Amino acid sequence: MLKFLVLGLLAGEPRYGYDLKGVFEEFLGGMWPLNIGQIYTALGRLEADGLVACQRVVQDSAPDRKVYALTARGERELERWAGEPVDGPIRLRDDFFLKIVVRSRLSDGDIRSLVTRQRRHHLAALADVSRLRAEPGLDPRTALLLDGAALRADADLKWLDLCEERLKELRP
Amino acid sequence: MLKFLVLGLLAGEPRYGYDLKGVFEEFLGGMWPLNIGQIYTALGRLEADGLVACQRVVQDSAPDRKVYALTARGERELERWAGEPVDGPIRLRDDFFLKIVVRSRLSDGDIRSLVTRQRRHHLAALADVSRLRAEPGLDPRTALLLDGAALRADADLKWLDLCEERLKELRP
DNA sequence: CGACACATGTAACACGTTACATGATTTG
DNA sequence: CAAATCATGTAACGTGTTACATGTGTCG
Repeated sequence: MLKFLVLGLLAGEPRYGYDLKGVFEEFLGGMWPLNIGQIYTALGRLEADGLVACQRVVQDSAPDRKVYALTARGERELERWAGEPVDGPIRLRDDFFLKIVVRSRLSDGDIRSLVTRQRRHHLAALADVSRLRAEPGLDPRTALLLDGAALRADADLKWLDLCEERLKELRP
Repeated sequence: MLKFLVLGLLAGEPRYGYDLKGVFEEFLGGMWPLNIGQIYTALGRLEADGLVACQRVVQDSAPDRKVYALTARGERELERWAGEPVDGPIRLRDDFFLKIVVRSRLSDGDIRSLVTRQRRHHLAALADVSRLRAEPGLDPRTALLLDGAALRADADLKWLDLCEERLKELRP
């Protein structure tokens, strides 16, 4: 996945690792915490797979850069991936769902507090999203992403309400 | 994650691997395709970490079973995990978002068809969820899960609409 | 001088996932 | 007898993730 994100960011304009970090942060600003090392491991693996190729750019008065670009195979692969809809069932394999449902099996009935805290967390995250969203000069794609995040957050908050209701019914 | 699901299913009643498979399927019915091997690898890793312990149960006229139960540490670990809210920003690290946004960077403008196909996929998934949801004798927790999946699917469908609108604005 | 941004990487671990191997028992 | 179900497992791969190592240039 990160793999394809990197491929996507490389599409069109070749970049070096550290540069990708900048683009990445601007693009997803904090919504996906990332260790810079990950970019280099991803690039290394992509290179090993022949999806990108690098060229060393020597600079006087600055450390060398290794500039990566998509290969033909890389382009095809990106095209293929980006053209297929996400398949498979709606992901229930998600910490968010799993935790609360597993918790509801743990007899001690302390779910309500988890639901409450989780709601607080989600509201905070939603606030973050709104703050980012309000920033001027936002890339329209980033804006789309953030709107998506907000829609999901709304859905998850609704679900938390549902959880509370249901649990009240089960153990009044 | 699968790790904690297994831990959660083991809570209270000890079970053997193949049994877990059954519980798992009943509990998440198809919403999380799972290879039986994964359960054994998960159990093995949990045992190595000292979170579960197994006991061989010899049976006449049937293959032996290895029955796993939580250890004290396993219980603590499960309790801890299940009691903490999911942290971190709302997940933009999701194929669903990433694909469409990356696709929108790929200049050829063929996003509309992806959006359309993705919507079809989602509607189909939603139909699956409804079908499962309508089944009689459903575990209330499973029902909750499915309702969550439906809420997310709704959100994602709204987002697809948004994508279409925005793209129309960008390239009319 | 010290802190910080620039720049690159490696080793190792954790985990999901698949493909494969093995064998007993039940049922058509 | 053959097929399905019951039952257990291993080797290996792909990937996310972290922690660590290393060095240069710039600015206060």
